[in-house]
Amino acid sequence: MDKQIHNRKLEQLITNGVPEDDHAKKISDFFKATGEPTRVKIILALSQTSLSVNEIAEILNMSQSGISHQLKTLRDARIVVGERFGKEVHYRLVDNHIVRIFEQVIKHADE
Amino acid sequence: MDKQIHNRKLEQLITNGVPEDDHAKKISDFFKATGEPTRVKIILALSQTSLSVNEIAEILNMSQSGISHQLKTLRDARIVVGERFGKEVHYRLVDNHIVRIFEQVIKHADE
DNA sequence: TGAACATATGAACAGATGTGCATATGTTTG
DNA sequence: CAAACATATGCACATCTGTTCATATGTTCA
Repeated sequence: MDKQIHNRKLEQLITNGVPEDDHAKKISDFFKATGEPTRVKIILALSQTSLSVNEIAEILNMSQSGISHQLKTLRDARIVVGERFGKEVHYRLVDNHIVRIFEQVIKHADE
Repeated sequence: MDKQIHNRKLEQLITNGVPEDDHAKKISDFFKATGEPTRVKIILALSQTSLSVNEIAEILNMSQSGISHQLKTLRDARIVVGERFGKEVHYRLVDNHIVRIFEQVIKHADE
């Protein structure tokens, strides 16, 4: 038999809803995409201007392939979008939601 | 010889500052801590009320040890703090910065 | 003090993740 | 069409990470 829920705090959580797996997964998927230094640098760079893959690789001093892989992760998390112009693909942040989230986190990290 | 920086966008990034390793590391450390479903659930639960380790373990249906390890990660990222009351340690979110960040991310994830 | 309870920590292991290399796909231009 | 350039993708591998088990540390109370 399960342990009994025995206090007010747990009752409150039961009523307001224990965190659901799907919900938590969605949220952590976003954070997972931003939880890596290279991808953070990409996002910070794109917060200033849109950039092609090679430009990002040049700025961050990494291989084109490495950057392309990371951009895929960021695309999957709907953090960046790429638009093709001829041979190049210009990447930019999806919206400035992202920038606002980063601003808050930077504030938090600087305390 | 390095490739020449050859366009306006890159010049702008150079002036405004290419993303620094330390800065990116700090930011990604925060995101890394939130980028895992179990820890997200802990944070969501703590956003409603403070909880002891065993209470969290019960709610999330996980081992005490597992939760304790995750709480260490969250402590290290200064997302939660624990305060001891007798035998128990009550955990809570450090500030409501965290909740605001989560609200924004949830909005982003729900689009 | 010793038993019972709550939490923390170290070791070990399976599974996930970041990166570079080689190569494929897509696009332009001669 | 072929060559040159930009980007994407599969593979392989080293590293990192989440979880459990066993045990240590901390606290209360009889």
